Amino acid sequence: MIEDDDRIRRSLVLALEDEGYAVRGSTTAEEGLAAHRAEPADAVLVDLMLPGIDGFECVRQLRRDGDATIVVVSARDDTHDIVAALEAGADDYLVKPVAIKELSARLRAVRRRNRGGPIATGTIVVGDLEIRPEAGEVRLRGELVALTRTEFLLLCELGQHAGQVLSRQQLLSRVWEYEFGDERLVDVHVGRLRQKIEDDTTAPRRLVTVRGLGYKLQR
Amino acid sequence: MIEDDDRIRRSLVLALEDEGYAVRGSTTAEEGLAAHRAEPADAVLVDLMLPGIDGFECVRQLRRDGDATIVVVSARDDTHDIVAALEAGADDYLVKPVAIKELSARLRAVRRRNRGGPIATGTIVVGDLEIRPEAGEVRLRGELVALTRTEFLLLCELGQHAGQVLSRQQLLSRVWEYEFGDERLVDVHVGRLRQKIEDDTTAPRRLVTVRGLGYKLQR
DNA sequence: CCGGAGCATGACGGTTGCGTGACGATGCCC
DNA sequence: GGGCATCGTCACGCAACCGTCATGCTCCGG
Repeated sequence: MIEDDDRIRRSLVLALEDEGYAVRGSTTAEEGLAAHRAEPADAVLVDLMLPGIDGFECVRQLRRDGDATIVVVSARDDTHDIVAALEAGADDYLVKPVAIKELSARLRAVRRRNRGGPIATGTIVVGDLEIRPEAGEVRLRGELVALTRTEFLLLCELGQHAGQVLSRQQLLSRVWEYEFGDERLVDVHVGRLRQKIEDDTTAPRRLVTVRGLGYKLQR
Repeated sequence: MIEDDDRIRRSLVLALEDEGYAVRGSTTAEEGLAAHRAEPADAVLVDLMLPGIDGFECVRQLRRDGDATIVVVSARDDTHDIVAALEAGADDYLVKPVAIKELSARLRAVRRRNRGGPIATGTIVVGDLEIRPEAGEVRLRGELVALTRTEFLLLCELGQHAGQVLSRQQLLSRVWEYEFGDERLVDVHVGRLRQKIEDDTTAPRRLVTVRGLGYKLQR
């Protein structure tokens, strides 16, 4: 929980702990982001009005770096703020004062959607593959693998959803930000990626193709 | 959208259409559920106070039958109602009067989580069968079963409605998106599926045919 | 016991989906 | 400006898959 008002933060932390959550508190976005990076939380509660980096920017960074659930808790009830926060990547938005039961229920609702989903981490470990999105490096059995930018982004996207099938469409839109385009493009880059991270290209163990559906990175 | 007040419903439908959504309106839960069953929507907006089946029950049924996004839009702002609706399976809850921009932003936020197709979330367990739509894999007694795309989609559809009979017509329209076609096609694929998930093809235990009605996946 | 409707199954051609190697365009560094 | 790395497009070939058909079986009512 990132909230600069001591009284509010303490009471919310206590109340959430009563509800069965394990909570860490931070007073600034910088502090909260660092804490989250060090040990990623399942969900992050963010106040909008913060000293330094403000809530919107904080949400944006959280969304860019991981897949944690993001819930904004703010005193501002202006539609414009709500829309902006959701657009920035927040999963839900509550107006203070919040009923703890509602907060808890909304957290559960939003995380239910997310179940089976990706675990937010600074470094994604999939078998003997380590992906460090921050550092921009990938290690296979501890050894650095030289990837191109596109290959790297592709692998990150697959890694963030390890175990899930991603369609070419999804990959195109998330890695290339093409809303439509030639799906064969994905094939080609998957092929190139395989040459670097698979031992036997003809029998992929890590980057598997699911015929008719797409590709997935094996957990 | 299920909303009994004509004025509110019409204005919301128009506003959402302006935002780029395709919307169908119903005035009762029964009507809305039937419409959704006939042609499932990506998301369902539900009012709480409805004649006949009320909003809570409606949410519960929607959640049980499918994976559509469910957003409750109600005049009631009581924490108890909000918690109850979310617990029943709603993904979000807005208090009337709603700002259309906020509704639209919340819809997008909630659907962002699981964009990318007709594949439902979660893992369906039916006896010793595990179906993981997201991972595109099926396990029988823990062991992976190699299915083709069509077999997989078919099994997902049956799994989502485990225990209930689905007619060939329904399967054709949901799996193949054929509104009419040769019903024998379903038979063939059911047969192929059986060869992979049944121990004794001549005496199916899991994928049962209900003579004259269709097929069902035994719970 | 018989006939018909409903269902199962095996075989077969056409199609689709995927992997790969080659090629030109582009941008970057020296 | 030349050399290099990377990117996107294309065409080709193989294998898997799909849908159709024909045949034969099973269940049920008369």
